[in-house]
Amino acid sequence: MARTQGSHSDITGPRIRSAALRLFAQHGYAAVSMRQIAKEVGVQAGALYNYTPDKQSLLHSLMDRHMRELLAAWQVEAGDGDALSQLERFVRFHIRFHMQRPDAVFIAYMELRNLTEENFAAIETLRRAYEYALEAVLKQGVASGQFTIPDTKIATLAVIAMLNGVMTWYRSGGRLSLEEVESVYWDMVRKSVTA
Amino acid sequence: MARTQGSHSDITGPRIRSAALRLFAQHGYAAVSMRQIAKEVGVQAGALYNYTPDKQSLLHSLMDRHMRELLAAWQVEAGDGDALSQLERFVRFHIRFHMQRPDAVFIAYMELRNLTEENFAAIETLRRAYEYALEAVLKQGVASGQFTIPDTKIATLAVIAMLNGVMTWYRSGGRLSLEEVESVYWDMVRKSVTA
DNA sequence: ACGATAACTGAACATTTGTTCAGAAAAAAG
DNA sequence: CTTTTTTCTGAACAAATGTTCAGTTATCGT
Repeated sequence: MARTQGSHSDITGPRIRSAALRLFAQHGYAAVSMRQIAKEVGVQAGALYNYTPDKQSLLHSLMDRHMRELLAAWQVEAGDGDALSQLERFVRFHIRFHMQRPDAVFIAYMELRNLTEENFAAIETLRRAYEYALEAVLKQGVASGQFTIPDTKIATLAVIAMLNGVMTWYRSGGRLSLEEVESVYWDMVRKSVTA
Repeated sequence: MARTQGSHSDITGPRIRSAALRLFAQHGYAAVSMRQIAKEVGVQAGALYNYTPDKQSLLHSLMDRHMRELLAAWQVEAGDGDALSQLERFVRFHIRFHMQRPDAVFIAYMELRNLTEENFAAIETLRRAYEYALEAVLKQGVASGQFTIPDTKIATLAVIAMLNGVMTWYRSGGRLSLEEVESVYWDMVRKSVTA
């Protein structure tokens, strides 16, 4: 009978993914070789090809999973309420979620240019879906009169860019707790979209 | 007698720099070979080594020049006036300056990890100097009571991150003129730092 | 214990990499 | 024109690249 599952594959597989994630984030996709990844896992380079058809697919797979987890997590977090409280929830969620996966975040927007055309398009679709989740909140706030925004598309991108900035400098154990950082950013975002 | 200058070096040199800039921005430092750069210039790979001791120095040199031009340009643009008008000048300057050099901007913060330790430290110093130019304005505004900011360091980084977001989506000839984009961002920044 | 299959090794492959260098070509200086 | 110096070629180098695959090893179901 066919084996239902391999003996090590459910261990080696994730280890490969996490090694690749770390290395891609640290040195960049193009600068990391399959042999480096393999070494980190404690395996020969050839063994990687039991888990990915090629290097490109490995990158795409990492980005794809990250984006899907992001969307799913927001789906869970998003609730009802007025635009202001929804925006606050988004801001705090975004910072918290992304701070938990700095490597995946880094890759997901630094390595876009290393994707093939088709893979790029696929990731881009997911990214836009996430952006639209925020834009929907902003639009709702404009409709209800709670927000004053000249252009919701620009505001969406501006807010996300601002929040993403946290990742470039925040290190846990620093001067501020994550909770405090969330509040500071929420304060700035709130003011920037209200009159 | 020693020649004062080479005959072609003042042509080939800049061409190498601009080809490298374009290619690094498009595909990433690690993904671009010296032969690709040479081909773009119409020269053999070996010839590049008359203009740079190695690939790493070429990258560092591009980033270094960009940062110095940025600082110099702001030095010229920065004037006196109250904090609010200085902040507006900064916002508009930042957007305008960076939109004129998308490739250099891209490289300057995407390829940091591909610098050697020493080169990284050097660029980092310049970047911090620029950040401090903005922070000085924010501090002045807090002192004068014009701004309400819980933490000027975070606000500095948040504002710059927000402004940098423009580069990821704005394309000239789009829906909005650069002037309009400047105004939208200035509006958001102004509100985010005032009460 | 035995046979089947999954997981991995280790070597090989064709390319490509950054860099060097002797010598040719070109241009300026005298 | 002749000499000197700059600029570039073209080939060469060792090392590293992604990927393949026949064969070994380990683990499972029976």
